[in-house]
Amino acid sequence: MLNFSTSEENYIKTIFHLQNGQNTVTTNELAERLRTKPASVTDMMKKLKAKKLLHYQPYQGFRLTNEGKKVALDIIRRHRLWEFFLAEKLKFKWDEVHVVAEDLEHVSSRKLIDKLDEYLGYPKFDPHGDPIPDSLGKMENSEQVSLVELPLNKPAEVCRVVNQSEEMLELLQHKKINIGTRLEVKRKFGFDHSIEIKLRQSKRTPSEQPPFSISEQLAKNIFVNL
Amino acid sequence: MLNFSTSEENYIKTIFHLQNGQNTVTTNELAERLRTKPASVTDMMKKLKAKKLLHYQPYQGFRLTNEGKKVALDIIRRHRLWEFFLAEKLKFKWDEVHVVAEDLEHVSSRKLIDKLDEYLGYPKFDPHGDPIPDSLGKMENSEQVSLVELPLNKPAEVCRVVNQSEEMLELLQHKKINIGTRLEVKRKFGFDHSIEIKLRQSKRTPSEQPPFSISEQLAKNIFVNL
DNA sequence: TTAATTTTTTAGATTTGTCTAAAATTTAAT
DNA sequence: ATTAAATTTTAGACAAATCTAAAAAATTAA
Repeated sequence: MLNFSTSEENYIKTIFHLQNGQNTVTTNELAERLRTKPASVTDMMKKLKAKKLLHYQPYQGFRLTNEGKKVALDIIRRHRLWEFFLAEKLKFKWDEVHVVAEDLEHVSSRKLIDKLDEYLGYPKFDPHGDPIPDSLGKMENSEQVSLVELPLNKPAEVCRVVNQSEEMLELLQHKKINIGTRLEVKRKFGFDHSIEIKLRQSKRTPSEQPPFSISEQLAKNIFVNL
Repeated sequence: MLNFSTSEENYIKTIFHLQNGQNTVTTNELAERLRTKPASVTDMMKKLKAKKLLHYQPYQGFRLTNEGKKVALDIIRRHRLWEFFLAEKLKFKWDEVHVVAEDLEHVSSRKLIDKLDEYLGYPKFDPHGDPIPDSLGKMENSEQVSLVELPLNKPAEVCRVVNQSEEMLELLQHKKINIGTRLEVKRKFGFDHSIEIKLRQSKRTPSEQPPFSISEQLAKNIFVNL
């Protein structure tokens, strides 16, 4: 993984948090969160796009690429491990750890962080209760829910399918659903135990597709990240 | 204490090390050590002079002010505490700690460093055997030696006088020697147990003074920092 | 003590990250 | 469907830290 400036890292991390399930992040949102100006955000978005860390078309908002998400998770891992260290070992109060970790997270020695993780006993949650990504970017329940539990109109990304029945495979194939496909639930029908789903546009499916319904049985076995 | 950029801190720290007893540091020396260009050094020296961290007149070399030394000691404290932490707690090998500490030292939360110090049990030396300054900038024997042990022609700074006899007071007064006076030993005479000393020029004594001799008896009680 | 050499400084350019003000585009409202 | 309002981008400027090339000062040597 390449090396990024403190400023780039702050942008990446913040986009990751704002993105949280949502489709895209807007210029103003990001500017406000980073206490900077929209023009500065646009500049940085061009740079991060050039580095292939995010998808960005002028006026269309932005979204991290998979590579961008990996980088974000690595920064968040560093941040939360330091928070844990500060609270657990240095006896900082839990509300004091964040600001200090904001600085420490930018020290990006891989070996340092992995050894720190080991020293701390591979903690799973930071002092705020947020999950700490492991060295592969995986973390305890990254808000993984099945499609039937997903709130209406909340955009999410398919991350796991726990049933490999023929019916399921046919559905996935026919509707072009893969790991990473973004979608949302539009309606839930009680009378026939089905839910209505709408895929969100992507590079592969640039045209808007009509919503369709699937059975609760199948939906139960499809998991998404918020 | 004010806050300095990573770059400023690296300059300050490096000047402190190069200065080590010596009178002044030159532009080329500093440029070489920092792997930068002389022109960049000159630029930074102007900035640090404006911040009153060093004495500097064009073409005359530079020397940290007392304030500059305080800042340097604080950076060195941070560096060596992190080195100790990395070796002692994270089990880094002693030759791996330096590069990582180079980054960590610039995280300048006072509270972080004092709590880290406490957590580590107030260590006195880092893994390389270098002394760690305490929160007031004091450190274990910062190469304090008496004048009789000082190598010839090695510039040093008077830091302690352990004998308050009338003879001593008269000497100090007459020759205008104070804590902080810079001097070097030019010759040692065995036949009458005396040593020849030369004061170095300073703002207070801008003109070159001739060397003079003092007895080993007195010299034993005058301590200097290298 | 001049001349040659080395060291240091100045002048002007570059990169990164930021800003303001104005222009372009999208969204909302009548 | 226009117009008005909000959002986003562009253009141009600035500060920090760096560089190269040239000028100035100090040092060394003939």
